[in-house]
Formats: sequence, structure tokens, C-alpha cells
Amino acid sequence: MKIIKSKQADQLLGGKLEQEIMEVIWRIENATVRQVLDALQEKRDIAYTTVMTVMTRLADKGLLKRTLEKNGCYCYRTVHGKQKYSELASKRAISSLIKAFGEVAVAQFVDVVESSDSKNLEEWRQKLKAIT
Amino acid sequence: MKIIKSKQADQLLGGKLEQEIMEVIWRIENATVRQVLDALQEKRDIAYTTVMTVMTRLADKGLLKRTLEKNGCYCYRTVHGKQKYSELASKRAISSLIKAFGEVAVAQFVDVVESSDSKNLEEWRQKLKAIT
DNA sequence: CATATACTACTATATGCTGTAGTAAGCATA
DNA sequence: TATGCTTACTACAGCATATAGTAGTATATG
Repeated sequence: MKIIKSKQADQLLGGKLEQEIMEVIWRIENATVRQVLDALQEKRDIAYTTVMTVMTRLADKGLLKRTLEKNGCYCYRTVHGKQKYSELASKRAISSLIKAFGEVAVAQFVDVVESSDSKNLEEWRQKLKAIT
Repeated sequence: MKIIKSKQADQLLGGKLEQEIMEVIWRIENATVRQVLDALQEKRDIAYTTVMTVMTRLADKGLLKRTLEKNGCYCYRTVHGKQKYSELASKRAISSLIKAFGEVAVAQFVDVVESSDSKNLEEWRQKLKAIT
């Protein structure tokens, strides 16, 4: 019996290659497999079909949508801009973190932000202050 | 050629069974495979060797340590108490989140906390306010 | 029109993690 | 010594990801 895989569509990036590919498409707005391939080829050796496979999966997950062009090949676009995606992914991760660890997660968050030596620290503080 | 697996020791819980087993050991402080098995058996059917395998993996990951008792069997203890583990896991997750998404993650964190219907909301707010 | 080129769909393999469990060997005790 | 518990080793399934080949189809070009 053939098992049909249940379209996970979990909206989240899994591995490194998926990430790289999304970065490319966020950068160049919309892209064919070939364009993404060319971009990746600048860094390393990778097969056309590898990129194609992963882009198809990203479409299955709902992270890319694709349209069939007149020339018979697909044009892929991101469903969310990078900003929007970051928000979704962050929210997801944080929600499950809070669900799992509650107050401890809150305390650790404070800890991480406080001991951060990032130049953004001050900005973050402002954000936090804004909500009190 | 035999490939030696590189002891991941990633210190983090992966799946559900690992979680369940840790919960048992956090509860009863230190435990043999048999004791954990008995605890799990109350809920569902599971083999002795399944529990043993996972406990061994947890020890490999550095989440459990074990000592050989006089009677020839191992006694397992958690390396960190549940509180400590929660702190570590939270910190890990939050750090990598902030590394990946920076300010967006900070903003989303606040957002999630604010829209939380937890009865501890006020307390969490105070925690957040404290770092401004 | 015929051939080369390009793109897609489908299939396959490898690796790693987790859950699951069998088998064999060692040891202790009745 | 026979029985039973424990461990080590092995194995397999399911899933996610990375990787890529093959075949079919369509397009372009001489």
C-alpha cells in the first residue's frame, strides 16, 4: 500500500540549505531554480536537481509559492518577507518555549538580554520599556 | 571503514520518550531502568530494552550520569535538576533565537508575554520591566 | 524537421535522530 | 545448576534533510 505523506506544511525552515535558498530568494525577490542555483554555485558545488528538490519542498511547506511561466518553468516567490517570516518563526519558538518553561523562560530571556554585549542592547531596552 | 559516531553530547532533550523518562527521574531522584520502566508501564506498554536504550542515550548526551552498583546494575541520576535543566534549555533556545532574529525575537518575546493569558502575567511583566 | 538544451517530476540514497525492541551473554541467587 | 534480571549490541522503522540521477517533455535553433 502506498503511503501518502501528509503535507506537513509546518511553515518553518528546517535545515541549512533551505535557509540558504530562502536567503537568496528574499534577496532577489523572485527566482527560478536556475537563478538560485547560480547564486549558490558562487559559493560551492551543488546540483541543479538538489536545489530544485529543496525549492519544491519549501513550496510544500508553504514558504514559497510558485507560478508556471509561459516558458514552462516555475517562478518562485517567498510567501512572507524575511521580516514577516522572522516574526512568525520567533513567535512560534517563543510560544513553545514559554509553554514548556513558563516563568523560567521569562527569567532567562531577561538574563540573555541583560548580559548581551550587542550594540542593540540599548534599543532592546527601549522596546522593553515601551511596554511597561 | 567503521565510522565512530562523535558523541553529540548536545545536552538537550530530543523526543517525547526522552522527556517522559527525564520527568520520572527528576521525580524519584535516582532510578534504575526497572524503576523507570515500572513508572512508564502505568501509562502504557513499553519494553524494558526500549527504556534502557533511551536512558543510555540520555547518559551519552550528558543528561544522565550512571554508576554501577554492587548488584551489577546501573543507577541513573540526572545531571541537572529540572529547574537547572529548564534554565539551560531556555537560555540555549533564547540565545540562538536572538542570534538568528535579533531585535525581532526580542519584540516577539514581549509580544507573546503580553498576550499571554497566564495568571503569572503580572509577575512576568515585572521581570521584563526590571531590565529597562 | 531534427537535434540539442533546459526544466520538471519522480525516484533514490545517505545521514542523523528518535522510538522501539530482539538476542545473546553475564551474573547472582534459589 | 537452572532461572531470572541486567547489560551490550544490533536492528529497523519513520521522519527530516541534503544530495543527485533519470526520464520525460518542452523549447529553441540550425
